Amino acid sequence: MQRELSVGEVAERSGVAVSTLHFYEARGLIRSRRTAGNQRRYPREILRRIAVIRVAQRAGIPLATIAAALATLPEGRTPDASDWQALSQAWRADLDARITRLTRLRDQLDGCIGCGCLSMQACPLRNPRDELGAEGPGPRLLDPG
Amino acid sequence: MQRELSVGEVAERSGVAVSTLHFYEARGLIRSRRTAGNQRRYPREILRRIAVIRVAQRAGIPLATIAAALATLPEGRTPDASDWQALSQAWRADLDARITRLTRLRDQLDGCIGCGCLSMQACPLRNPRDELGAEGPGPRLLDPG
DNA sequence: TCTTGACCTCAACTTTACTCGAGGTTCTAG
DNA sequence: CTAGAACCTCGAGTAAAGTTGAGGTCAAGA
Repeated sequence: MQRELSVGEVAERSGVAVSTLHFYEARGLIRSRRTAGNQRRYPREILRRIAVIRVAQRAGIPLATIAAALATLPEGRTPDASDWQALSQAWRADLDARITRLTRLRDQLDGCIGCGCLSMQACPLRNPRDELGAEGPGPRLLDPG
Repeated sequence: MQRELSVGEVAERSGVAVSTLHFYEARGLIRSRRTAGNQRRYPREILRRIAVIRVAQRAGIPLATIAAALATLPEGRTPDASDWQALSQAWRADLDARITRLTRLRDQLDGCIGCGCLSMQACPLRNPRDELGAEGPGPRLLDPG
C-alpha cells in the first residue's frame, strides 16, 4: 500500500493549490492527520473527496452546501459507491433545475430582447415566474427564477 | 408623454434597489441626467436597459461584460430592436456554451461519482477536457471546462 | 414654515472562494 | 550537519456585486 500523502503531494495530484487545501480544511470540507512535526498527512481517499468537491463546484454548488453534503457521509468508515451516489442524486436535481432555467432563458432571449416586448408587461423575461399583475405598482423585474 | 423618472421610481418599477442603481451608474451600466438640485432623472428607456442587464445577469454574464456589451449600443439615438438583437446574439452563444457544459456534467454525474471511477485515470469528470496523460505528474483535476 | 420622506456622496462592510506574504519550523539529501 | 525545499500559522488582500450607514440636502404636503 502507498503511504499517506503530504499537502504538496495532494496539491500536485489533485490540481488544487496548497493554500486551497488549507482553506478547504478551515471550511470543514476535508480533514487531515498531523505528524509529530505538525505537518498534514492525508489518506489516498482524500483525492476522491477533492475530486467530488471540484465536480460539485463545477456544477455551481457553493462550498458551504458541499460541506453540508459531505458532512452526511459516514464517520469512521471510508465512503463507498452508494454513499457517493447519494450525494450525486441531490446535486443532480440541483443541476437539472439550473439547466432548465438557463434553457428557458435561452429560448426566450432572441425573441424577447430583440423584439421590443421588454417594454410590455407581458414579456416572460420581465416576469420570469408569470407573477405579473399579481399585485403591486406596475411591471417589475422579478428575482432570478 | 410621461415625464422623467426619479431613482426611487426606477427602483420601484424595475425591482432593483436604489443603491444598486447608484452602483450600476458607477460601473457605467446606466447614466442619468441631474436636476438643478443634483437629483438623478432617467428617461423611460432606462427600464428596458435595466431589464436587459438583469436578463444578462440571469444568464450568468458578469457585469463588466454586460457593461462592455452595452457600450456598443449607439450613442445619441435610442437603441432600436436590431441593436438589442445584436446584444442578444452574443449572449445567446454564451448561454449555449454554459448549457452544454452543465448538461455534459449532469450526464456524467451519476455514472461517475457513483461508480467509483473517480479513482481511475480515465474518468471524464476528473479530466473534463480529455487532456489526460498529455504530460505532468499523474492524474489531475483540470480546470472547470 | 415646518416636517417628513426622498435624495445626495462617500466610505466601509458583506459574502464567496481563494491567493499572497511574513515570520518561523521541519524534513531530506548531500 | 547543513542547505534548501517544503511545511506551519495568521493576517491581509483580491474580485464581484452589492448593502449599509453617516452626515447632509431637497422637495412637497399640512
